[in-house]
Amino acid sequence: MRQETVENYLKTIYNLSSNNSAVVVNQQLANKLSISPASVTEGLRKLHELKYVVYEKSYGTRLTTAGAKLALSIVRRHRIWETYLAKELGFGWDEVHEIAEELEHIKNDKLINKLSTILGNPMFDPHGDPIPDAKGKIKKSNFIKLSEAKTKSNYKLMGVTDHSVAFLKFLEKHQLIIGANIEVKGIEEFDNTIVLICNKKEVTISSKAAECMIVETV
Amino acid sequence: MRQETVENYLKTIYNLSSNNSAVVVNQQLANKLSISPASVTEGLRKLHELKYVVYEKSYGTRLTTAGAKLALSIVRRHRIWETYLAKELGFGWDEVHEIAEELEHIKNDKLINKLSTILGNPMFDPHGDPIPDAKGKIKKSNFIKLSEAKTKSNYKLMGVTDHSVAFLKFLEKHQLIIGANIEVKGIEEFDNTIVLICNKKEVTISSKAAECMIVETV
DNA sequence: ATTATCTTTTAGGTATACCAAAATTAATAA
DNA sequence: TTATTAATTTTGGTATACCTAAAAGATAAT
Ligand SMILES: [Mn+2]
Ligand SMILES: [Mn+2]
Ligand SMILES: [Mn+2]
Ligand SMILES: [Mn+2]
Repeated sequence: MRQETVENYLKTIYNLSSNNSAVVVNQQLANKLSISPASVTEGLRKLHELKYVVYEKSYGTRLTTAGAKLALSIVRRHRIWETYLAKELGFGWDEVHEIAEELEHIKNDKLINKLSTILGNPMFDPHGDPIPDAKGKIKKSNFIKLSEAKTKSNYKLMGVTDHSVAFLKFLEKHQLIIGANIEVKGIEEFDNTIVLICNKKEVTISSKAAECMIVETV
Repeated sequence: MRQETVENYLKTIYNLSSNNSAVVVNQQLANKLSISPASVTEGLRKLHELKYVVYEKSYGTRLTTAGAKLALSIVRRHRIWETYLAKELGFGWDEVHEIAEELEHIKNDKLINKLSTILGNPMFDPHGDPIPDAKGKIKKSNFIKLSEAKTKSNYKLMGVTDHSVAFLKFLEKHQLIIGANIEVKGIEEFDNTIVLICNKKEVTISSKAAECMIVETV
């Protein structure tokens, strides 16, 4: 199996299993990897052979220790590059993901550690995702989704779970950047639309968007 | 044909044809690409289809205008990355080539131009090779090989045509870095070994090594 | 001009990474 | 529990990028 293929599978399995439970089902993978379910079955069989995953037929897949280790190193590369692109090279948080998708496959520990050092070993990437350290250790935080927030409470935007250009540009337009203070003014009972105040301006957030915004209670 | 494959062929054809004449023969390509002559034939047929090269059966291959344009852009990426790795990220000139072999395939003009700007739009990479500008224009220089140098003359080291770690470490050991002043003390008639003085120390250079050293007459 | 040698091409074949359609298995609803 | 639906796997197939060995073509030496 080509190294880049292995890496894209493992990274995707990692991302899917850290959100939801531990076991990933084929359909999710087919979606994220933009390949057919039939191809996913084949891929997982090979990754099982390589001992990167435990793949149980018609049930689901989870990473082995070796698989998780490799996955974490790719996630580290991806997030370090995103941070470097944003902080050192002047790219917007809506531009970095696409470039990092390619850069993440360049395997050179010295390079990544050098970038990390230059950045001051950051804990979070431009989207608020935690960056694993050189040993693969990740900082756990207990933030909530904005969709779980309460009326009349204050929050700080800590991350986003959708990296699409459209969403990130929308947020930026309303000054909803990482670290921004948010006051939840009201929640529409009918459709869970949230009206909040950010930088003294009122912004209406759909429930779909609120699902993708990670906040910390202030 | 995969983009990375196309790029590696074109870059290699470019490098071979800029050294020697304009036409590249299959064997050279097979060598540089580390694949069989049979595979080269197949590859060239496809590149001809794609109109990146003019491939004449059993004769040789040269780049079309489109092929040269793409080749130049890959050479630019490669050399900009090498320079960035060396100047901004602290890598040695013996380390940068290998990493740049991977980085050169990341296609993002904004990224390369940003790196170039940070570096002050350099004209030469860490090995003295000219860096094409954003339009593909390259600075021509008329340096000679050290193997063509004359006794009792003074030169300045301007580049190397071999990027192997062993050779670059050897040069560095004797302070033979880009820009170093060289005085040719003598040339052994028997085997063309060159004895030169660099930083007041005598160094003996084999004819093979001298072939790989590019110098300017001072 | 003919042979010997070296280079290139063709023929036939492998491995990877995909796919669509059919068959199977699991989950859900009646 | 039995249909119905949905997810997964199997089957058979494509395209890319390589390979080795044999055939054909070009070059050089006698
Ligand atoms: Mn990302
Ligand atoms: Mn990727
Ligand atoms: Mn190089
Ligand atoms: Mn390359």
